[in-house]
Amino acid sequence: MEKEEQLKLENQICFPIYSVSRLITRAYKPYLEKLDLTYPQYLVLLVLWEENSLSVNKIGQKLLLNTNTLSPLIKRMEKNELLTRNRSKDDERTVLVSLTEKGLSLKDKASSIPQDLLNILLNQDVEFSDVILLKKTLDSWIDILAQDSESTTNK
Amino acid sequence: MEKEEQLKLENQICFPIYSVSRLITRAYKPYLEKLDLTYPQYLVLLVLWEENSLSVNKIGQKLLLNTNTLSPLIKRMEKNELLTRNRSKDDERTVLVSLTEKGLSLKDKASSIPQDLLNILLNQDVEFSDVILLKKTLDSWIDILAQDSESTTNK
DNA sequence: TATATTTGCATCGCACACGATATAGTCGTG
DNA sequence: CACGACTATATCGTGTGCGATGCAAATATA
Repeated sequence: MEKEEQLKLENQICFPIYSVSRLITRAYKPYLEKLDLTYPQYLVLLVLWEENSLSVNKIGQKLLLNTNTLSPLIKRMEKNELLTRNRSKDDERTVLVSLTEKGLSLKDKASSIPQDLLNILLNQDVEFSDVILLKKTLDSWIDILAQDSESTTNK
Repeated sequence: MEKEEQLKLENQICFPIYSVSRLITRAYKPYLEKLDLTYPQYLVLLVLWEENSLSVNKIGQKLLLNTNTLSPLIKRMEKNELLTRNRSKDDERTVLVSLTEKGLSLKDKASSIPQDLLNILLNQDVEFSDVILLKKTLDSWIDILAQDSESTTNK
């Protein structure tokens, strides 16, 4: 393909990913608003619902987010009484994040959200197999890109 | 799939899209820094390189961004002398955005970026056909999700 | 033509992302 | 034990995204 052609918006692979990401966050909004959550906050809860009491660092590893994003985010969630923050006794540098009753109780209310969102796509004739394939491709890209960006990140 | 299972991070489709989007922006950074551009600013230039002199509204339609995001972004670009903003004479409400010499000249310097980024993936054994397929799937999702969110947006 | 509605853009406030930097705690080595 | 290197978290500044709102110009409608 010509370089001229490659610069056209319609030929960029980066743009659809960027757009779909934002559109998905937008699609989540009405569901998450009912729980008084933002999308990144929901992601933190997803992680904690699987394993209560994780360090900020561990959460960051799972979500590929650095502490300069997570620290304020988690503090806002603490303010909303979704979780607690406690310095570890083993290592005073480590902050252990644990769910409160309230944070834990949201799990039930959120349990139907993934299916609801999936249905928006399936109702518009998207094949479930396409969703699976897409996820598989993206997961492999994460491995490549996360590894590639490790060196430049203040991890 | 059980609801319990669906709430696991590894089973979310939203998370890989969100992550890959951020990782791609991160991968662009070193290339765009050389041109003193951010990623969204680069997107605006992509649009203007195709068609100089567009209204803020038209740019927003192409990038799926609202004026509350675009207005300050475009003003920053004006400050960096990449473009000019002029009220249309036909319709005083409309602001026409046009490239400056400097903004136009960046096109050449940016021309190899898409291929450079693509190579990061291809060098890690990603098949080009997978890239094409992914783009095709995402493009169809954009149609679905953009339409779906039209009602809630302050367009 | 007067007025109500719509449209295009801008501003404000809040919540991310993230590079750069700071700080305190821990560890490794002499 | 001292001290330099490393680690975990936090803070700051800048630039998005976006809902809510404001405002002026254009358009529709009575």
